[in-house]
Amino acid sequence: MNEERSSSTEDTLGHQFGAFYKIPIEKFFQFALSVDCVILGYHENGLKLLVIERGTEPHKGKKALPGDLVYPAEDMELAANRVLKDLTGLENVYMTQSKSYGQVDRHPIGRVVTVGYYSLISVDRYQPLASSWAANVVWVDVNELPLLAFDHNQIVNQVLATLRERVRLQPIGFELLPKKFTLGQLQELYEAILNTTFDKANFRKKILSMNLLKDTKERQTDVAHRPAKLFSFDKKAYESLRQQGFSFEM
Amino acid sequence: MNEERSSSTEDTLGHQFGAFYKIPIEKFFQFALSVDCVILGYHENGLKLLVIERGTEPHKGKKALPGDLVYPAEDMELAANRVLKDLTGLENVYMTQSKSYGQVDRHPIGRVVTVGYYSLISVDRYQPLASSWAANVVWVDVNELPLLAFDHNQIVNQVLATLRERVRLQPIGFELLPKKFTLGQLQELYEAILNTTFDKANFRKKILSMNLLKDTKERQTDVAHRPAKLFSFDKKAYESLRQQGFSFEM
DNA sequence: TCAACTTTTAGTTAATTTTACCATAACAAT
DNA sequence: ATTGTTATGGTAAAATTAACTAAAAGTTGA
Repeated sequence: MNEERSSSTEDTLGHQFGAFYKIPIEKFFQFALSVDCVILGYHENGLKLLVIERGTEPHKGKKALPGDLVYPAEDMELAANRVLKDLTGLENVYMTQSKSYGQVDRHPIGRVVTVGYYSLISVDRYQPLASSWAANVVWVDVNELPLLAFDHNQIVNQVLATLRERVRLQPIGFELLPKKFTLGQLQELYEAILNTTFDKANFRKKILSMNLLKDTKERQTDVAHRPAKLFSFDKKAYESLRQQGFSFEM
Repeated sequence: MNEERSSSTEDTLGHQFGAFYKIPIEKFFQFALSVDCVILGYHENGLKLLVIERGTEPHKGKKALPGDLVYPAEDMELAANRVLKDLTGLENVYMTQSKSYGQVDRHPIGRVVTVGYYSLISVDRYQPLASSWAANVVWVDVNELPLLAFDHNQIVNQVLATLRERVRLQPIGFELLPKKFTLGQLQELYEAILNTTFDKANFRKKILSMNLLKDTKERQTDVAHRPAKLFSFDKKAYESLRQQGFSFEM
């Protein structure tokens, strides 16, 4: 399509949208926009990705991120929430924008640019399978990702890379755990995301010394050994500490 | 425009692009895409942003990021480079994608979604003012940003936030310096970006102990005091160290 | 009720890194 | 030669991290 492009340079001198000079403005409004949601959860000692099975071409039958086209007068964040709800039943999920993907040939129906959104959710708060009427919504382990539709593997990998960076400098790991959790669970989570191991005693000392955890005075139940204390993340404490210059680091 | 939207849910069950059922596909291809470039440089002890002065409405006369519409068959990265060259004369700048901005009313001519791109450049390698024929290309201090056109302030602030995170975990600060630099310059740069101060002796020890700098055996000239050694960033050393598990941290 | 077992939790010490300084060296300018 | 300024090398205290030991607290099953 680039044959339409103005090849001389003078006509765009110092202007945005300088291409108006040669090409009717309508020619530029030929893009579609979509959103794709990367929803990560943590179960059974592993990080999991929520995917749907596509029922239509292209890529029919393949697993894919929940995603769809954005309406021309719809804001992107709202679209992401609408699409996620329609496809998985999940509601009120706070998502963060990731990167955009605009390869010219990424979609056969035309120029579709997609914007990635991601969220970390606690499985006990969201039960997509139960509340959703959508077909084939499943969790897959991020370490055993199948070949996904479109460029969705790329989107997921970008989110995972961002997550591994962010999780070290911001206390976002807690979003993956239930409201009440043990230090052991927290440690397993960090070990899973960062793919390392920590000394148990030192991990507990470090995290407790940050004063970010509230002791719920409750304990684990249904375990065949001494039950661990249950803690919860103290968001208010974190906010006030952060204002005093404290910076989380893992 | 959302009155066109299907309000029932059954028709999108389990499908991407399920909205096809009710709305003709053409209705979705009404977006335009643009790119906006956040070019950061470092001079006179400060971080500077490259802006142009808009010659056309909307926002005529205001300072703005170099940016323009993407052609329907043009890849986004190429568009970013084309636009940057057309508006500022800068060529071969490797840019990284930042976030996208799609507020419905952000542009009066229609639904224009813009993708931010950014790059850190060394001022001695690029002289946009000299090589560019574009009108009014200027550097402004990021700490004294004027009110920019559109949502460009938001775009810049997002890039700065990303930069401040990335610069601590990746050796990208060097991209802002000339090929050969003194440890003093490097320290000033980090202090400017992170808005702190470091102990001079400790800073030099820390950075040298990383073995990322090559001693060029040259020294500063034209200074009214003992000239400092000139170093250069050893990219190969960094790559091989990184593979051995080394992780940069500032 | 009691031993066996498992995991939590507390504590101790050595090693390492960070931080705060001090002293001197090297060069330019006068 | 003297003065001023910055680079550079060094040292010691403080703080943090890492490795390890051991006790405590619960469950389970005999």
